[in-house]
Amino acid sequence: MTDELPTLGYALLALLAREPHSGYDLSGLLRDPLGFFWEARHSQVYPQLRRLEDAGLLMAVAEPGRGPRPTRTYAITSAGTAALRRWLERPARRWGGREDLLLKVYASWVAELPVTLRLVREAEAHHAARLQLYLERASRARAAGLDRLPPSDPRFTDYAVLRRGIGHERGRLAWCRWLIGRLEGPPGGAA
Amino acid sequence: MTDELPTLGYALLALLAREPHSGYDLSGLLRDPLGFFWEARHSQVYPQLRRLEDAGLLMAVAEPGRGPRPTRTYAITSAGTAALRRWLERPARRWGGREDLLLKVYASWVAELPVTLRLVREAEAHHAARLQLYLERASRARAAGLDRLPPSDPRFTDYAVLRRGIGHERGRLAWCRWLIGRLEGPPGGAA
DNA sequence: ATCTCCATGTAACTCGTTACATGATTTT
DNA sequence: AAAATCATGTAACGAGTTACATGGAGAT
Repeated sequence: MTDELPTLGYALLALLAREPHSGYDLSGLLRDPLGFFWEARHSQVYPQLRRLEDAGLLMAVAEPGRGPRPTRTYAITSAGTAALRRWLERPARRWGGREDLLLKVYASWVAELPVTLRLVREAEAHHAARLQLYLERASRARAAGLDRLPPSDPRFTDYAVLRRGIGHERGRLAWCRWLIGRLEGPPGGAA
Repeated sequence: MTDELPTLGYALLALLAREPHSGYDLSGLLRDPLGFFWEARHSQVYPQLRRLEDAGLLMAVAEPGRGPRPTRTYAITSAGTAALRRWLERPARRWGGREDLLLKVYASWVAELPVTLRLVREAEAHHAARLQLYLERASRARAAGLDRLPPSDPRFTDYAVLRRGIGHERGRLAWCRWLIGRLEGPPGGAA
């Protein structure tokens, strides 16, 4: 039994380890709480759920749904949880990532200054908005005491990744602001 | 003339806007300075270079190479630079990113504590090493005065993205250490 | 009447990875 | 002698995006 699912498979298992969901729900969760660190479209989700079911890692119950097709609610099986645990024992591979903004800044010396400024200001606004959102969630989480929960509680790991989100946005924002400052130029001269 | 190259195309143009390179060189550059924010393998690079050449964005000179095939050295054309500039005018799209480690931490409540600890400690070591590397490069860059160069100098944008690299690694490292602290548990109790 | 949301799926395509292939030179 | 590095490419596959398709319910 070779594990080796695509990472999306583990993302779905991770969501379903918490509670059962339909494919539609899972697609939404891959936008909102997971979207920050793992995205996927529904066209990728539905077939993957079928494959996980075929592999015995999920079970589905179909009920007459609201769309033209029945709604299939998926739940993780013990084999699914075991596969998730084995995946956690393998080291995380750091995907170098593909960062559009960084690449653009790297190339930006060929552009006119206002073009670069607009680019970075847009990014700044975006990160500021995200940071705001995450900060609100984190303060609600702390108010509910989720930060004091043990690491075996899923709400603690929610909080842990949210905290990383905050760090990420703060770092990005600080960098955008530093860069904007440099692009606007030292007001008094080159010093 | 619809632009719309794959982003890899712009990454190659960005590198060649600085100076001409062979496909092999470019593959190396996509590991080292660019690898931090844009990765690609040589099997992706060679065909893409051909396509850029066919589109008139690059010119190639073939010379009898050291391998079985001639070495093709590519240089950007004015159409290539123009395409790069147009790309910079379009807003950067923020790719939610796919972060293996974050996903694993999100799922880690199902695992035994030592498994999670090992995972995060490995990540910590990796980020510490990267940070070290970036810090050394940045201090060399500052010693050479690259941080004071105008934004129209490619060495300034080198420095700018390096600075983001440092911020990124620092943020990651701080988070790993916070998480390790929480996983090891408050030594005196739950307070 | 039309639009959006709920809800599921498929098809066509592009992007990216791994593995295969070749062969000279340099290092261990 | 074996391995790594230089240097180019192709083939097969897997991952991911966009567009297509269907149809009910509720809102404008």
